Amino acid sequence: MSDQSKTRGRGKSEKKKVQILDAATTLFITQGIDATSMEQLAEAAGVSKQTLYSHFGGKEELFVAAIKQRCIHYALSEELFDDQRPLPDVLRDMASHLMELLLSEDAIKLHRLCISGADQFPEICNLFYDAGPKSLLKFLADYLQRQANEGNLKVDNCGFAAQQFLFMVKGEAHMEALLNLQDQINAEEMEKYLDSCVKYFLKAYGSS
Amino acid sequence: MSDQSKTRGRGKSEKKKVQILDAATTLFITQGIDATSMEQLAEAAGVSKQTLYSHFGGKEELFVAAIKQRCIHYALSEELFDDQRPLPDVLRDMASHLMELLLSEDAIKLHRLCISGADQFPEICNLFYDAGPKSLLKFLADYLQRQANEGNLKVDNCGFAAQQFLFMVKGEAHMEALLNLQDQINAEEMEKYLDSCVKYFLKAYGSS
DNA sequence: GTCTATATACAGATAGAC
DNA sequence: GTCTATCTGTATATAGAC
Repeated sequence: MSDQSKTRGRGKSEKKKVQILDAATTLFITQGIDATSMEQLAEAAGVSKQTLYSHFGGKEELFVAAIKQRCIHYALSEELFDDQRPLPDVLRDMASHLMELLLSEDAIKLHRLCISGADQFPEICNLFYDAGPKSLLKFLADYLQRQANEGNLKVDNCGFAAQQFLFMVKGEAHMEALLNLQDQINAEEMEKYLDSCVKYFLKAYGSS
Repeated sequence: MSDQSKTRGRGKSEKKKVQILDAATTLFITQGIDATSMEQLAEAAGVSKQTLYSHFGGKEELFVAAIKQRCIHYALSEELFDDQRPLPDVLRDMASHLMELLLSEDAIKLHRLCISGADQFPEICNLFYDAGPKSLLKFLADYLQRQANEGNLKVDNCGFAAQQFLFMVKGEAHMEALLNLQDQINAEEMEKYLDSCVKYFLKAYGSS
């Protein structure tokens, strides 16, 4: 009987915890931490306020837990860096995929949230960076090194080159989205810009 | 008598307004909007809460007015783009000056604040962008065009090239600062990175 | 115009029943 | 473990005296 109640209890408890985290992730991402009240969170998760405190201790802990969970899914696949494909195609596709990810509503909100809380919640920023930019930079640097070994590129510092390419690609479009500017680059213009980035990156680092 | 009292009144009133704006700018920049209370603002400005409301109507209006004032001073001088100096020197100096500005405590806080309030206060973001990035992009694009006309560069799209150079330069260092990351690039490494940016930009767009 | 004192609302967090 | 009901602090905003 003790076992049963324990098992049932744990199961229920875990389920509520998931509900809370899901609701918290959604609300925090869309509204930010200050504009989201514990009452609203409780309602959205279908539990009482007290249950929130039982599981997470307080608002800040819940916030951190929710954003941490969200950060983990913020990444680009390593499979984009296929050594069998032509170098320009790989770079160009990667650029497109990166921009699609970065400009998505969710990614922008998450990015804004991390930057907003940089002073108060530095651990979130480190997690965000490790999951996203850092791993992508590593993938690209390794890929460029392999291409250099094959004689397709002339790179003295792959870390620098990866950085230069990625931040060049992000460019104005990402900044405009983060700042929610009125005039933002349209899709057609961006495609041209990405073409240009690949072209001149290869001109700078090409072996020929 | 009516004139005198009016004049005296206006003078005092204007002075208080300046005090309020100064205090508001400082507090909002360092603490953000939610963590700064009207009471704290009144105390810092040396006036009563009611005076805040008389002059600005409410907290949000005061916030917008304060940040607007601050944004105006956020810019890089056009004088950096001296046509008489060698192109590589100009680019390299500009990169250094830009990074010094961007990584300053004040600029980082302002940048974070604008991004945080992108949804709620879009006008601030537009002002920030116009005063800072937009004008710099224009200066650089114009400069590159002049250099191309002189035969020092081969550029098909100066806007793209300016964008590529500036965002390449900002690179990881700026992101790390915005995110308040634990491990940040040191000064020495950054100088090397900026050297690399200039070198490969010229290799990509050079006329020779 | 400016201040002191106050109204009103709502936040985060807790107590106690089941 | 979970809920309902409540405590306590503090925020924005206002009323009224000078």
